[in-house]
Amino acid sequence: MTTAPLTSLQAAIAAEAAAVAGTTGVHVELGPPARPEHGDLATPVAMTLARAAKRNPREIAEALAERLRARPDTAAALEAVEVAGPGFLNLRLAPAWVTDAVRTVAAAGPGFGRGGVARPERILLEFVSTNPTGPIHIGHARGAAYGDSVGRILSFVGHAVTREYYINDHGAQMELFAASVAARYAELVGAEPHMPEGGYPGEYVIGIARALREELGDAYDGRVSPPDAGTLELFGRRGGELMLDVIRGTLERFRVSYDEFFSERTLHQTGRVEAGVRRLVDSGDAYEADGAVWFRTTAYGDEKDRVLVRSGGGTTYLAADVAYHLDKAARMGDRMIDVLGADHHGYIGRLRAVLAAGGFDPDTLEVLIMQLVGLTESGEAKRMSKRAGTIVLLDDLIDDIGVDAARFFLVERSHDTAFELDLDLAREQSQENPVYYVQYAHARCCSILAKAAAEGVTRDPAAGPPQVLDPSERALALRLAEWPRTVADAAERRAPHRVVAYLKDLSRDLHAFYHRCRVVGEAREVQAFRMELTVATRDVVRCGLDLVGVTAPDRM
RNA sequence: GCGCGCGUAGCUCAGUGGAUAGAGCGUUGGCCUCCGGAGCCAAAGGUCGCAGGUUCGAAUCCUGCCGCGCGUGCCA
Repeated sequence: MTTAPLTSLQAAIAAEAAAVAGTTGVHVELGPPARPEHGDLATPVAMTLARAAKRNPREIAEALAERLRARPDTAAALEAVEVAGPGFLNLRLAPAWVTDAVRTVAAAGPGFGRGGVARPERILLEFVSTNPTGPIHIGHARGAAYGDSVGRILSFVGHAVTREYYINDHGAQMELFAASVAARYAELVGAEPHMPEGGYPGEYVIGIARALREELGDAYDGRVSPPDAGTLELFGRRGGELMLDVIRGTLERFRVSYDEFFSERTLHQTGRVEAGVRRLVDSGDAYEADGAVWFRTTAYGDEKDRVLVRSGGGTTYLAADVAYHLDKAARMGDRMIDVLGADHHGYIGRLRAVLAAGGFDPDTLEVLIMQLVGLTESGEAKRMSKRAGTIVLLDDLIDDIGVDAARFFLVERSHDTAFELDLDLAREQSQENPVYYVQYAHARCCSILAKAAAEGVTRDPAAGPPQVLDPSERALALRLAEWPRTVADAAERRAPHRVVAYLKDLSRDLHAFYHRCRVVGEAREVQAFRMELTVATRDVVRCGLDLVGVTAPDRM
């Protein structure tokens, strides 16, 4: 990892601030001031220190300013250091510092900001994990775009991430699915269909039935009306596999990748669900009552105990999740992250109880809850029902607006905010979509560099810094310097929308720079600096877009 | 009832203790002899749900209330 330009400046200020206050380990907030006329950077560190030091913040700020002016490296980096307001320190960067910073960014290329995390972790990231009873729809799509982006960002800053999909290929929903496939199969072979109550009416079930018929030939034609147990078992298992293939195809198309697909069915088959329940019973964390086996989750802060084995004999979803999460805990490394839909948030306490009962630190489980995506069409909320087959599929959304726009849209807002996606707007706006704004910034950089190449202009590392900088150059350079902190912040908060917001800001800075400054054909120092600025911007935009799974075309 | 999340510009949303709260879309008015106008510049638009509290400083933290969403299954 390249040392980020702002990091060393920040460290120098922290050292001097500590000296002034007579303490150690001072954290320095260093960022753009609220108003541009206050300079390039500002820090409230003097005010932060004032309380503990019991001194006037302005007095501390003045002393700190003195030291920064006297210290050689900060004196060279800073053109002006001023105390303002209640004790802010406003900094103005010297052109040479700005030039060096941009050179550093450009030299690092698309890897600028990589590996910035202080303590790398091994993280098991689970997301989407829908049961294979139907295709991926808009509700899953947000979790897919979000989870994949978080994975990319965590990896980028230096964590070792394993991405996992938990296949819910067992249970009542799968049985309904198997029966639904059998009913469609019966239709295909001209037999009486037995569609179960609450079965899956979607068209795709016909496709699964057709594929099965092709695999099986006519061997099952007489066993589907009504289906026998063996038929249902096969149709559920094989139908689920075929459905999962469809899901994987959609995810791949959506540029979402996994390291592992973990089947719930195998947990049951290998007896690990039973073993998990037994383990809880043995440790006293589960007990029998009313003919059922209960998990004593109240011992871990839940409001009531939860059933693991029904009085009728079957295990619950939670029982499988006990086995699954104990398995994950054993192999996760340092941490596991579950990305779950909003309708599962009541589940968090139970999952933490699983870990605690298993002897693991429940804080190693992090549950990220996706709020819902609502759809509006023609100004009205679109009613969607999986069972009625009126759901909007991810494949359809991609056909409408493309992968780039869909992914950009879905991670543009914080994951804990419910938002409405207006389908009409999403369709009509495909030309006005913010994704084009950012992609255009990248294409524009490429265009400038193509022009430079055509004119025989190359990068010029030996050129000195320009005498003066245009405000748009300063703004763009500073924005680039902030990238490592932005991406580190996005990783820490699991917040890809911060990357998106940054890219929009960066693009705005680039476009403004473009309109005020020419690159090719300027005086040597100016042209050299602007070439670096253009290269650095191109690479950071490309990198940021890649972190949210969006392409960066050279031409549009 | 209880638990979690959310109330910020007309709309969609950023902003988890710092200065006069921001962006996009929409509205209004300017800018193409140019490395791409899928762009730029400017204007208008706010009791940050309400009321207290914590402190040098609160959209941000605490308490209460109001409103919206989700959850509160021997469903998954």
